[in-house]
Amino acid sequence: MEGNDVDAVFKALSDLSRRQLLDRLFAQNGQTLGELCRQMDMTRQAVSKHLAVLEEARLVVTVRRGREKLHYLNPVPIGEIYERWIGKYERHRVQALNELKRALEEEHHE
Amino acid sequence: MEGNDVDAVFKALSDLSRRQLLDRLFAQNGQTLGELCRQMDMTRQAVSKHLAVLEEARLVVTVRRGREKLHYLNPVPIGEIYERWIGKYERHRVQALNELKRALEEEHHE
DNA sequence: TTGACACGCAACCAGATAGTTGCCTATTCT
DNA sequence: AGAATAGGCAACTATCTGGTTGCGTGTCAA
Repeated sequence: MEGNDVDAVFKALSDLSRRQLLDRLFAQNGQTLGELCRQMDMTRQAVSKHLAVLEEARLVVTVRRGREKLHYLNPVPIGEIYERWIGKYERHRVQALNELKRALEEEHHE
Repeated sequence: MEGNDVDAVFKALSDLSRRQLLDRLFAQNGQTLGELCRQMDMTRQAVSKHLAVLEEARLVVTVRRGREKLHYLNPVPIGEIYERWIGKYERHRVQALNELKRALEEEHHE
C-alpha cells in the first residue's frame, strides 16, 4: 500500500499557492507569517491556513520566537514521495514509453 | 516560474483513487475502462471521470480499439515533476535539514 | 500601562470536486 | 436483426476547499 501520510503531502502540493510558499521558503528559510504574507496577494488568514496545511503534511516545521512564528522547510516528506512513489515510476520510464509507443503505432496502421 | 501544466499533474496526483488507477496500470499497462472498474469499488462513470483527469494531465494516454478504450501510462509528466520540482528540493535536502535542526535546537535551550 | 504588532480562532460564502443515477451510442456476437 | 457489451454524456447532490471578514489573545516597546 501507500505510506500513511503520502496523501496529505500530495494534497498539500496540489495547490499553487502552497507550492509558492514552499518556493519562498526555499529562497529564504525561516520566514515569519508576516514576511510570507507580504509576498502572497491574499489575506494573512488565507496564508496562515495554507501554512497549516503544509505543517499538517510536515512539509513545513515552525518555531515560535516571542510573538513571531518562524517557518522552515522540512525536506523529509518530499524525499519520501520521491523514494516510495515517483522513483517507482521513474525506474520503469523507458519500458512504459516503449509500451506506449507500440500501442500508438499499432493504432495508426491498424 | 513553474512549468505550465505542472498544476494539472499535481492536482491529478492529489487524489488517492487516481493514484490507485496509476498503480493498476503500473501493474498491468493497457487496461480497458471495464477492467479498471472491476478493481475500483465505485461506479464506472466515476472511474471514467478520474481517468479523464489523468488523461487531461497526460499521465495516461488512451487508444481506442473497437468499442474498447485501452489506457497506457505516460511516464513523461512524472519525470518532469521530478526534474523541475522535486529534484530542486532534493538537491538541498541536507542543507534544509541542518537549518531545521539548528532552529529547533536554538529554541530548546533558549 | 497603553498602544502597536504578530498571530490565532470562528463563522461564513462561492466555487470546485467526487460521487451518484439515468439514458444514449457504438461495436461485437449469435 | 437483435441482444449483449463497452463506453459516453448530462444532470444532480453532498462535501471539500480556498478565500473572506471580524474579533480575540499574547508579546514587545515607549
